[in-house]
Amino acid sequence: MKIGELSARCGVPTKTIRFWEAEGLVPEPARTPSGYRDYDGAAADRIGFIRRAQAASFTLAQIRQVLDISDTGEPPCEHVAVAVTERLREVEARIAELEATRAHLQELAARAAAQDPATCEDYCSIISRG
Amino acid sequence: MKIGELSARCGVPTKTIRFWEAEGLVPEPARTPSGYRDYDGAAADRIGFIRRAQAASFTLAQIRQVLDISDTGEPPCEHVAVAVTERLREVEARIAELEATRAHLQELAARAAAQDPATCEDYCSIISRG
DNA sequence: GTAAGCCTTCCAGCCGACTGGAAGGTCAAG
DNA sequence: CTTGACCTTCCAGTCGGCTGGAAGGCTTAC
Repeated sequence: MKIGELSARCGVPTKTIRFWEAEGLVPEPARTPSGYRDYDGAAADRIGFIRRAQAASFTLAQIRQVLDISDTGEPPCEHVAVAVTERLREVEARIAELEATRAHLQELAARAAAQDPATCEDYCSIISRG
Repeated sequence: MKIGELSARCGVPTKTIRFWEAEGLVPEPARTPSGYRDYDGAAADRIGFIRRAQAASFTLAQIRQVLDISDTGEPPCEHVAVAVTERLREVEARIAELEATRAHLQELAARAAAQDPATCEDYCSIISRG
């Protein structure tokens, strides 16, 4: 399977597949005599794994770590379990931050609703009173 | 007031103040005969405004827009009110995404807890079945 | 006079994950 | 034989918001 077919099958641009290869996430495939990349079915599985891990908000560096461990033949699940817990904590922290931001914006929106634009002071009294 | 004093007063690095000036967020201040930036009190207000707007999750581009309008003498509040609403929608969308991610990770964590590492398949069955 | 600690400019790099484009090789159809 | 779709490599750029460093000038205290 050439890169275009793999790309179509996985829904991942060829550029991205080559990028992941350069980054060490996808192994270098066999080549046809003319130098084209020639993939087997395992490549599609691996790309699917990467996409699922990205969907779970893992960075490429974290995914590479898991793949590297799994490539040694060791079961990476324990490592993955730890990583999942870590990511969960990060995501929860980010949600908490954004909820604070949301509350802040809601307050600003309330001020804006209660405000006569003509009384605008400084740069903008909606934000200025911070 | 020289840039170091303004920096100390506002808690913003001198590098950042110069960067904001280059980006058009802070006007070019007067200069001392020796070429040092010489700020007045308004600069501190403006920097405070930028920090508060950043805290409300506005990008520098959005902040610049508001400042540009306010610099023309027009009250920017209506514009700001629109921007606040937009940002609120963006933040809520991002929270929704992250909550989906959190649910996903919680499911992965549950799988991990129920899993014998020895039965790891493919890359990692915690994620692979995703 | 000299040392410390400001200040100036400009250019480069960082993070993450691509994406665009140039310049060229290969292959199948008409 | 040519067209066009595919493939190759490599380098540069994108986004946002800084941050680091070099090379030099200014100010103040001792």
